[in-house]
Amino acid sequence: MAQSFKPLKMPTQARSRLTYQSILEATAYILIEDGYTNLTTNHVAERAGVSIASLYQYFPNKESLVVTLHHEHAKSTRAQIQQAFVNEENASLETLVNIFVDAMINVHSVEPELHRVFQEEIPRLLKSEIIQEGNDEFIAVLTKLTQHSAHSLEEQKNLAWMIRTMTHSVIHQALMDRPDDLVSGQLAQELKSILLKLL
Amino acid sequence: MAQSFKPLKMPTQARSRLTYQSILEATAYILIEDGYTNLTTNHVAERAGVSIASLYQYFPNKESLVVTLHHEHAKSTRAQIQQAFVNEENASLETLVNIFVDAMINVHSVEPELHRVFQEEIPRLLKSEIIQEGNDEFIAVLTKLTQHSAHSLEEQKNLAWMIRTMTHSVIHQALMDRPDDLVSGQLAQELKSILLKLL
Amino acid sequence: MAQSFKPLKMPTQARSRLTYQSILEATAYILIEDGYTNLTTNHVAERAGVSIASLYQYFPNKESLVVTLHHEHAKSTRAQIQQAFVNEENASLETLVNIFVDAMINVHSVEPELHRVFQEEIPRLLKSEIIQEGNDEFIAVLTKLTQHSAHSLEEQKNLAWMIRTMTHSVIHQALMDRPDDLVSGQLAQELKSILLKLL
Amino acid sequence: MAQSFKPLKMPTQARSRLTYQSILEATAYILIEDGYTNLTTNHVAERAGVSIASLYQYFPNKESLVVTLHHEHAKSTRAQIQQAFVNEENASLETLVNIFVDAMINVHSVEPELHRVFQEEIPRLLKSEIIQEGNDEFIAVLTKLTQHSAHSLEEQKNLAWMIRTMTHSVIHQALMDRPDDLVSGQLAQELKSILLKLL
DNA sequence: CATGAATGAGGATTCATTCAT
DNA sequence: TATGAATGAATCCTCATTCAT
Repeated sequence: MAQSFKPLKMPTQARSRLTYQSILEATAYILIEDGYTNLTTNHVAERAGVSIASLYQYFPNKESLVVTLHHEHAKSTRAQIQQAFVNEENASLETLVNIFVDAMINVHSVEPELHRVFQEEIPRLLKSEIIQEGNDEFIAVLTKLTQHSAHSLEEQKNLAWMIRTMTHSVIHQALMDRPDDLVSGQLAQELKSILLKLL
Repeated sequence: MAQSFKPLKMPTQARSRLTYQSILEATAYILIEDGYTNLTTNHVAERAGVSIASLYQYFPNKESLVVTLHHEHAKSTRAQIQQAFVNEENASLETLVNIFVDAMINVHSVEPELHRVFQEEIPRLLKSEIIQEGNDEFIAVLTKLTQHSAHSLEEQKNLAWMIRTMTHSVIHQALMDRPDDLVSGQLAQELKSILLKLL
Repeated sequence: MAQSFKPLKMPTQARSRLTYQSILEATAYILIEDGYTNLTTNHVAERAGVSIASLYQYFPNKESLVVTLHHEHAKSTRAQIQQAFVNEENASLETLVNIFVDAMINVHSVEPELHRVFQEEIPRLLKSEIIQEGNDEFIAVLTKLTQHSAHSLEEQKNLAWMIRTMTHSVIHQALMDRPDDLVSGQLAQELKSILLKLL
Repeated sequence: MAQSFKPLKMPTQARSRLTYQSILEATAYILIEDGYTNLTTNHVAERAGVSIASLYQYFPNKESLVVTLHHEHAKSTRAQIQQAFVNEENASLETLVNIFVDAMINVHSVEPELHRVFQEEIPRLLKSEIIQEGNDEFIAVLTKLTQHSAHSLEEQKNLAWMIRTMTHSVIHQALMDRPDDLVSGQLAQELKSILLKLL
């Protein structure tokens, strides 16, 4: 139980970089297609077109595959969100909410299934690690929204937490229950309206 | 994959009933303790104090264990919620919201881990259509809340969906991030205030 | 590294007893034929005519196979030696030496290869466990020989240790270098003569 | 199984020699630390600080590592023993015995674990005929001791065999059971006394 | 010479499930 | 009805060894 989930070595040569990436891609594919329960290292290796031994040259165990994939995925997700707020320091509350909701939905429209798997199938695995790291950073972004309301700092943090939790779950659930409304913008509309009421 | 998840036979005799129940309880225990990934039929049988062969006399396969457990769990959950609204037909919006939030939190304060497992670890498994059954029924309850707002029927349904999704996820997330606030009532307070703003 | 090597369950029914025994026999066979390095659980199971899963129902891991086999082997070996001394309480030194050497050689003439494997290929494995247990008991038998010499108790113990070590190694080495002399009794002769000189 | 165990090429250049030696040293280290069962070529290469491919440039396979190491080790051991007898042609029996026992103990006090591994863990591997080479030579040294006794040549050889076997095993066993007595000289005392009685 | 990368065969172990009593 | 016993397929992972640069 005291194993590291970090990748064994960062590949340097071009050839190995490719191997490394194809393994992660295969992991994502199978995770989406078959779910974590049915993810096997042999299957991943086969799909990646590499030998099982190669897989283990870069990842110490099955779980590290998923943890690493999530790590990279979360990093790029966070970057996307923050990017959306660049040069919007002085925007109005309404603008900020619009940016936030759109960014969140955009983020989840790329590989939505992967988001779903991470949130719905393997929190136990991902929670046990350093994974929480990006959370505070994320909430910081949200504070941009809550500071417009004249609440105490404690209240602001709680409100930010609420908004993050709600927005996240609404989008995820919509991916399953209301996919059309997601695409049409209807859901974005509702979300924005709701968030504005809260702020 | 074309198998039925229904229990093989509803046991009628007393001893059978006990065996049946102890198997489901063992399933819940292990699900909570070790997660679905580590749930094995042998382990369940052992914990239930019955032979593995007995387990298969009542459940056709591993998945049926979890599906059945969820089925019963969801049924009792729904009953609890509906029970809370009995004789509250003419209550004010505020009262209804209070009842709803309190009921939802109460429901999740019993075996919160089990709720978590069902929502976060095995949605893929539970998505087998039959399972959704209770959902509409659940939204019906919520309509009690939304009908106070003067929206169209479509809007009402969407709003109900939003509220259910948000409330659910907020409580679940709070179980992990803000357990103290859940117990103290702080979270209930916030939730109620938010819902009122939305209605 | 903190695993138990004890068999998982002592079989009770007749059928399983047979399975259990055939697994141990297969272990002995392969140990002799291929050595510990080439002993695989799959190979053992196959040779025993049982499925690999059955093997793991009785033995928690590969090493427990060997440890258990050695345990039983050592027990019967000790019993044989002690048996030889029954009713010889008042025998002369020469008689005792004769009995001892003959018993030791007899013991090693049954499955000599198995003795060899235990001593030459897996002491690291066997030493890490409770295995040393029978040793004191064994030395006790030897004290019957050394008490005839008028040494101090400490010296007696050391002498007993010497004799055990020497006798053991001579027989083992003879199994490899001088098998004919073992069968002909020539080696027994030499050993007896040597031991008498020492006592 | 029909492979050669000889090293692929005796390296002549300085750097090669170093690589070659460091591989053998790593082999010894791991053999002592982890045992033959846990010796892997990758591990050896890593510890030696060379690539696995380099290892295979000097050694055709895993076994050749151990066989070569043993070969060199045995050679130096024999040399040490013989060295001890230089200029002692006319010494008394007692002196010869003293020299012999001291030399044997000295030899085993350097890297005693390595001796142990060779004798106790991999005799099957080392039995590949070539290995026995030094044995006769070794017995020749012993004949210096036995020729003092007025036995037939056959008897002399047998006695030499006995002495070698016993001395060897006593020292090895003492390394495990009576390490203090080895250091203090107590064991040397006992051994010398015993050998004198036999000669 | 040296090495980073790659691999296929195999090995220990688990698990859902069936069988025979 | 209940259960001890048995199993084969699959799973994670390792290792000796080869390849390409």
